[in-house]
Amino acid sequence: MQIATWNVNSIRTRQQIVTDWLKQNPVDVLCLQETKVRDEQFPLAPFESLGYHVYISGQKSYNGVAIFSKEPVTDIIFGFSPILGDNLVRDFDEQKRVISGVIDNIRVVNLYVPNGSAIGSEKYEYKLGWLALLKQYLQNLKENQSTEICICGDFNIALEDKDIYNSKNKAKHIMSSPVEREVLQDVLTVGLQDAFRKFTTEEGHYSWWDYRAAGFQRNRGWRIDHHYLTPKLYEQATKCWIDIEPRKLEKPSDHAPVVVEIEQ
Amino acid sequence: MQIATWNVNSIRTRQQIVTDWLKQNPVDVLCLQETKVRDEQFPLAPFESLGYHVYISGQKSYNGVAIFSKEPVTDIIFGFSPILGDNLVRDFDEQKRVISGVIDNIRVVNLYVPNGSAIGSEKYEYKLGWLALLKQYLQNLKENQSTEICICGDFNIALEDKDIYNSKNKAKHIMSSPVEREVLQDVLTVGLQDAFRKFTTEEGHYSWWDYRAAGFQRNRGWRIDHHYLTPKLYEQATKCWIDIEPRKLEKPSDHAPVVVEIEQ
DNA sequence: GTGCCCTTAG
DNA sequence: CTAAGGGCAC
Repeated sequence: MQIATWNVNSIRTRQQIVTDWLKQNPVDVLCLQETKVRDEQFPLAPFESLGYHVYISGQKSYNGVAIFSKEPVTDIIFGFSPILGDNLVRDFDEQKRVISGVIDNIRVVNLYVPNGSAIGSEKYEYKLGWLALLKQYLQNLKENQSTEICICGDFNIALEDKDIYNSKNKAKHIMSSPVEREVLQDVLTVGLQDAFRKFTTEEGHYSWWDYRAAGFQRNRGWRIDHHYLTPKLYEQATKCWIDIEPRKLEKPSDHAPVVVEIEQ
Repeated sequence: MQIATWNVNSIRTRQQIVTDWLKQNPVDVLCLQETKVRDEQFPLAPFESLGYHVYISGQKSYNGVAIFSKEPVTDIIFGFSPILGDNLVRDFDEQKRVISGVIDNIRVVNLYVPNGSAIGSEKYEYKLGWLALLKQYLQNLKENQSTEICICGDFNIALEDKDIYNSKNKAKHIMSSPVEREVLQDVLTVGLQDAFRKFTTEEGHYSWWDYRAAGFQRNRGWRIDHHYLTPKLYEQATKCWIDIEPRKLEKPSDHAPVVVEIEQ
């Protein structure tokens, strides 16, 4: 089973690139982030035509997540509040950043972690608060569900210096500050491991390159799109790779898709 | 000699369509309207590469006119004020709607007549005032210059009912109201005749179709892009036609080019 | 419907 | 640099 994650930066603008990629890479599950479209306007047909069931949680302009799956997905959960309770997280769920469901006895959790803008900003505090909620959400899932868990998506955090093209000033940069890394590491203590690092330990593998300053041409990238797996799945993982080909096309997303293969 | 007029509705967006058309239709002169770009940002190179001298008078977002010519153009005049005097028309020249120059002893006057929005509106009054100035401008040119004159461009007026797909309610519609027609007819009394109507008298020939309500597919068009010629040129005109092919392409302008051929 | 500006966001 | 939305114009 192959599960891919891809921040597409607008599914409407990227429709052709995504369908082309799925024809070449018929993954079982594709988790999308930054779909940037209201549910009524989501282009379902091109993906359903390829044999996918489509599950969406969108909003206009910003954020938005979706799951495409060859098999029907069961027990879909939209946002944090069905697990953590309306009162606590209603405000957080206004931004559509979380969708999850069960496929083949794996709970796939698709995440678009807040970017955080700049260290110390209001958006940064939102990011840290959001990650704290994520930990609670995952703990609850682990305690109350019998499935293995695969969380994936755009984490907007590079955990190690080798995940960044140039680690100068990393401590002051959003996505690589010590506090962000600690908070994400703390989330992972619920029992999750980085699938990519099971197979590849060297530096220089990236999933995101800034549109600005010709980031891709100069390979100034970051590895911020991840799959984290519970122990049994981690054992079963046979491959994990970043496909930079779609990043080379005309009008690409700034992110590349990342795929994990699991042999059950 | 062939002189074309084309409202391109943004030269940056239409660059490919215009260069493709010029390769197929290497007219001597192309008069453009609604270039919608500041002079510093005008894409000169693609047109100069095709052998054209380029003369521009643009502004951001709205209006903007240009002349492309195989031969160098002499005695370029920007706007009304060089002819009518700064005091009278400085305000009118803030909108870039007029550029003219002499090619092969013909003064070509390229016009983007104000649309007028709705009858009775402030923009409508501006349109009528602008046309009154145009008459003075043309009278002055006729009195003080020895060349023949070809005025062309987007007039935003259909002079006759047969120039409109459906003349119902024409009297209440901008671009076909009696007052607009009278004012344009009055401009033409300086001594100008409609080149297109020298050759084609029947109804159903249009140069503009609204993007809205599938105007082109239903052929709900208007003939509002014209060439008007002084008597000698009118005699020398051998052809005048509207080329609707570019209107059929992807992402077209809402206007088609119109070409007049003059045998000197 | 289409295009451009400006703003917000990344 | 890229994308979206709201506003304006046509």
